[in-house]
Amino acid sequence: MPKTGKKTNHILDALPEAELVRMSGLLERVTMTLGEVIHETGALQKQVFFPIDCVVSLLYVLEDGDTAEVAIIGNEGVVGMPVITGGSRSPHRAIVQAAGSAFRMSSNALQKVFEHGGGAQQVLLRYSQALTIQIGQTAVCNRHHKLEQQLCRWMLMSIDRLPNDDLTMTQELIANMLGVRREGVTEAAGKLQAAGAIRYQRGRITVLDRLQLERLCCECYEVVNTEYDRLLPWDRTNPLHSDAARMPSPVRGRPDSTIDGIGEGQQAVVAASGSPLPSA
Amino acid sequence: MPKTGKKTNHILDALPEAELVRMSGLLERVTMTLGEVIHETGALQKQVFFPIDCVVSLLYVLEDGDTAEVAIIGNEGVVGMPVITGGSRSPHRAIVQAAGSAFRMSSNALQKVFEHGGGAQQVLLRYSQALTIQIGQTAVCNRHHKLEQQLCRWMLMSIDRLPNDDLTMTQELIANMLGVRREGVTEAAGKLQAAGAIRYQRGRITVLDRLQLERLCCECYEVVNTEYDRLLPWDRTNPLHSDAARMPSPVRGRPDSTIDGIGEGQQAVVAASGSPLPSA
DNA sequence: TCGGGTGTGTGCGCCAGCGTACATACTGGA
DNA sequence: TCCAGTATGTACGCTGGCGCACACACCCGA
Repeated sequence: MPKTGKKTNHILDALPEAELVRMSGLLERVTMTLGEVIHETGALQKQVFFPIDCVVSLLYVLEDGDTAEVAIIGNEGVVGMPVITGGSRSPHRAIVQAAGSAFRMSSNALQKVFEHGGGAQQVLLRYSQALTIQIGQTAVCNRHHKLEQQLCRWMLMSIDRLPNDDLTMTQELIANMLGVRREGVTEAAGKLQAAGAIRYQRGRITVLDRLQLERLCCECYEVVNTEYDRLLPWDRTNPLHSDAARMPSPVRGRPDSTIDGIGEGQQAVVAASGSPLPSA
Repeated sequence: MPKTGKKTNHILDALPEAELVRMSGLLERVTMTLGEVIHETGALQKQVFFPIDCVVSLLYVLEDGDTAEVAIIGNEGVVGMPVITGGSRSPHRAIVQAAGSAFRMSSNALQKVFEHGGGAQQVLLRYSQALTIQIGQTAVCNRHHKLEQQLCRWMLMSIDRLPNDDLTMTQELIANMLGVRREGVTEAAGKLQAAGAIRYQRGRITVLDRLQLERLCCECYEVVNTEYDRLLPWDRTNPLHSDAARMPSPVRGRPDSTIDGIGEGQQAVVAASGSPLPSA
């Protein structure tokens, strides 16, 4: 779970310094605009993305045009796992669900990093499992839980990956993500607003009471978070990413850390051979 | 997709011979009994399994006891991917859904095989992606498709992994897998039987008209199959595993081949290390 | 042969979510 | 300032699947 480190990418942060240095020259910071399609269904994924403060959804588009989100990826992960696992394509469309920025890297470069083995490989594999678990939980949630619960889960997962508690997102788009009717979202969101958990106005949703959302939410949210914590614990143990007591309502914001610097343009990292890298 | 090679495990078959030889001494053939729990939720997975003619389901058990299958694994895959990706645990229960046999291997051994890199690593990674896609499609299917369609998909996926068109499986168990009511399965299965697609009697289902099932099925089945073909094409390209024209209704049975030999009793491969034989 | 366990058939009322249609309300330009 | 586009609210009937209750059918063992 991406409950901390809201400024950089956790995968990059978790890499051993030597590997990060090797990679840094290959990373390019890019802007991700809302609605942008990063990887089209079935297309060759020539580049991969490490979100910093944006959120990307993996969406499956049915033959009849209906859609369903299978996973959310933010600064806890990387968009483009198929590049590593070998297929370099996937039936999922990767689309920017919340604008922001990310590091971009060529797929070839990532493949080399992975094949080099070591810590980077391990982190990527672990993330792969976490992502798979998230997808599995989406399946479970779709089967068993009510729209309102799913909406809570979805909003929580989204703001967990964003620097604040605002979502720039119409109910129509949320409905596409969840694979439900827009009216259904309106109704569920209306209830949540009436309860004081959220507030929204024309394409902008603000989470007011995170605890309440967590209460109204199904177990799926927690299951996935637990798995991310277990598999990618660095953000919990790393003192730079302090959030010892982040549950249930994580503390936002924390002092800049050196690695954050790479956000500004890799120079920092390149230059950072001697930087105090986290990644225990 | 496991539409051929109904006698051995595809992952093992796909390995370069040298690696297979290296692994062979570590493989033990075991019997898998119906209902057996291979890996419990959250438990350390000390061993992995390469199904030969059994089927294993990955099941998520909710807090309230409800269940939902997230994936089916047969002779096209391996049960225990978390061992490779690093967690060695998963929130999914692995349970034998159709009795048969499998090759068992210690997790440590599989880790070593993977870390050694090369062909085995590649095959395992590709399988990992195929499995993830399958799980994602389960999510999509749960969201958008009718019970009857899901039942068709489930039966097709099951018999694809079995040596014949019979399923020893009560409607109650199917309901658990799909995460629906038993009565719902009764009704859907009744329709399919009336249509002549299947026949069933007390815990035994026989697929009579595979094409009809495929017609009544949703796109999810095909999507997953296509992905398996793409990622693990060996069974299509490898002349030893001829099935050029297997769609839509795969031809069952084919001549023994050298690689298949390990399926029969690994003598070919394992004899070297003084192998134990089938426990069946 | 009988009885009990197990698997299947069926019929209710219920409800969440769907499809549709339309009514507002907000917002950013011309 | 007004308009058009977009976002949201609401209503109504429909349907699929749920929860429950119970009847029947089959199988196996005492």
